[in-house]
Amino acid sequence: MIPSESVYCQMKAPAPVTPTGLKKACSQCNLFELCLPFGISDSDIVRLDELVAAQRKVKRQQPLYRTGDPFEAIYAIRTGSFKSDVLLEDGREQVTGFQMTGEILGLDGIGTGLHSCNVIALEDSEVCVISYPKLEELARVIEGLQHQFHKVMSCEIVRDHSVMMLLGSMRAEERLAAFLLNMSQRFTARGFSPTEFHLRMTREEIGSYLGLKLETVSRAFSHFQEEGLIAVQQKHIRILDGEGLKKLVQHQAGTR
Amino acid sequence: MIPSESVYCQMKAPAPVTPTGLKKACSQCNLFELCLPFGISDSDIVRLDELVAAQRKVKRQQPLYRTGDPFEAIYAIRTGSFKSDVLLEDGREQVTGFQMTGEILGLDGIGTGLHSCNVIALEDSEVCVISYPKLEELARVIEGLQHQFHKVMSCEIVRDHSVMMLLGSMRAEERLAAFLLNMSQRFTARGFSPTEFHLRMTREEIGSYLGLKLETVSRAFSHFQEEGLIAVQQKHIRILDGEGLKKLVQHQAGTR
DNA sequence: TCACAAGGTTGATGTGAATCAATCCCCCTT
DNA sequence: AAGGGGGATTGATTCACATCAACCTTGTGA
Repeated sequence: MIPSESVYCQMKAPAPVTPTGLKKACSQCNLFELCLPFGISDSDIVRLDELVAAQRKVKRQQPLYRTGDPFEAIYAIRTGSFKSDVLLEDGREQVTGFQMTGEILGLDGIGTGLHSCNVIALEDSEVCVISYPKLEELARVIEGLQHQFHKVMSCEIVRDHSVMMLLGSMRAEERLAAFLLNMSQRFTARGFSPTEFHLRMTREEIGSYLGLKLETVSRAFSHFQEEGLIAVQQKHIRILDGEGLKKLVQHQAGTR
Repeated sequence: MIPSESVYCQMKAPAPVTPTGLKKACSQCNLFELCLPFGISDSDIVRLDELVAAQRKVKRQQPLYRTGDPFEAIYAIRTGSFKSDVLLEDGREQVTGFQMTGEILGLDGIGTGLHSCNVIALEDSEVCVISYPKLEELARVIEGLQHQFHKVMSCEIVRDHSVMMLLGSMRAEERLAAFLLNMSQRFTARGFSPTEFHLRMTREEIGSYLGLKLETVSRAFSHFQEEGLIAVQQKHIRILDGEGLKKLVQHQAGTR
């Protein structure tokens, strides 16, 4: 049984993010509890600093990488957010995920040596570039890094299974409710309000992710608002009745 | 762009499986090209034999593990096949995958230490039990094992993304066509006929995997048969026009 | 300040797949 | 060989979401 909010798997307790500035090293990074270095001992963590080959800025709407690009590194999000998607030859797009600070991008490339999806910045963003050969090397010696990396990949698999459940077995409003609860949980983990946040993606992108058309997403938002579950104003969301949303996810009031 | 058949990511050339019998060790196993030891040098491969703590038989319909079970090991399928699924509290089931010989099970457990899905044998089957702590340990020393393990996890992520595409963006007959092509490809990789095979799962399980009802699956099979694309007799499938199926996946004859 | 464009909302209508329901078929057991 | 049961097929009907279309809102740049 998976609770609705577990679409992304959480490995840590919430950690408020103090916006102290732009330290470069993992050992100084306020995101480390959400990121790859989590669980690594203090004595080892300084050795991680050599892991981050560079930081890279990606402008809104620009790709971090594209399908077919050679795989060389994975990326940890420092600031901003991204979407990943897969395209079919006839132009159909499937958004496979939205990623926030501390999350790891690029894992799709390891298997074949080529990236198998596109990753696009939803806003001006910055990532840490983690050389994959270097990561493999360090994972062999640093206690915990190997394990944490495996955890990150495993969590991605579990997350993907939850999305399959969502796409394969839930109706439109259940999907959107699960999506909102998931976003809420992830904002919370980053020290933001659980009940009030700003969505970085369009209705169309949400729809693509949830296997719905943008009109359906819009209607579901409106309906939730009528029911007093949320307050929507464009991309700004306020959750008024989180429990109500949770009930919606689980059985849609006993229907079906 | 992903071709339809890449729902499972293939890391190797087809390898005919000679049914020589039940050697226990990886170094002797005829599946190794499909499995975790792939890509590991001859000198190292004998060291893998200590990896497999035990073999375990699982009877048809019996679970290999269930949601919530503590994670201790991953499993490589020696004989038989499995399905994995996720259950919602109201009883809805989503099949997240079907697994065949050489494929790895249990990766969902690493992240949280608990398994997050059920894995059920579709027929009497046998798996190699790979102790996870042992795997981590050996991955640190054996050139290639670490990398191959990462590849396996990455391929699982890529596969999951293809399923999302399927569930989120394709119509019923496209989904079934993609499913059949994928099965065909995987049977081929195991030395079986690309055009004629026996499905181990029910229409309902196929439907759950594809986000469809069993009646819809049945109708789609019948329709493919009318169109001369396949010949179906219960679980026995013969592909008559693979190209036709591929065209179906990509644009449903230009529709939409 | 205005105008435009992109994104979002809302309504009317169409349709693909779900649902409900009635057999049918095959395999398994006795 | 007969009986039973799970799985599969097929048909009639319903319904959730897609599609088509009009309009609104907000942010942006001249």
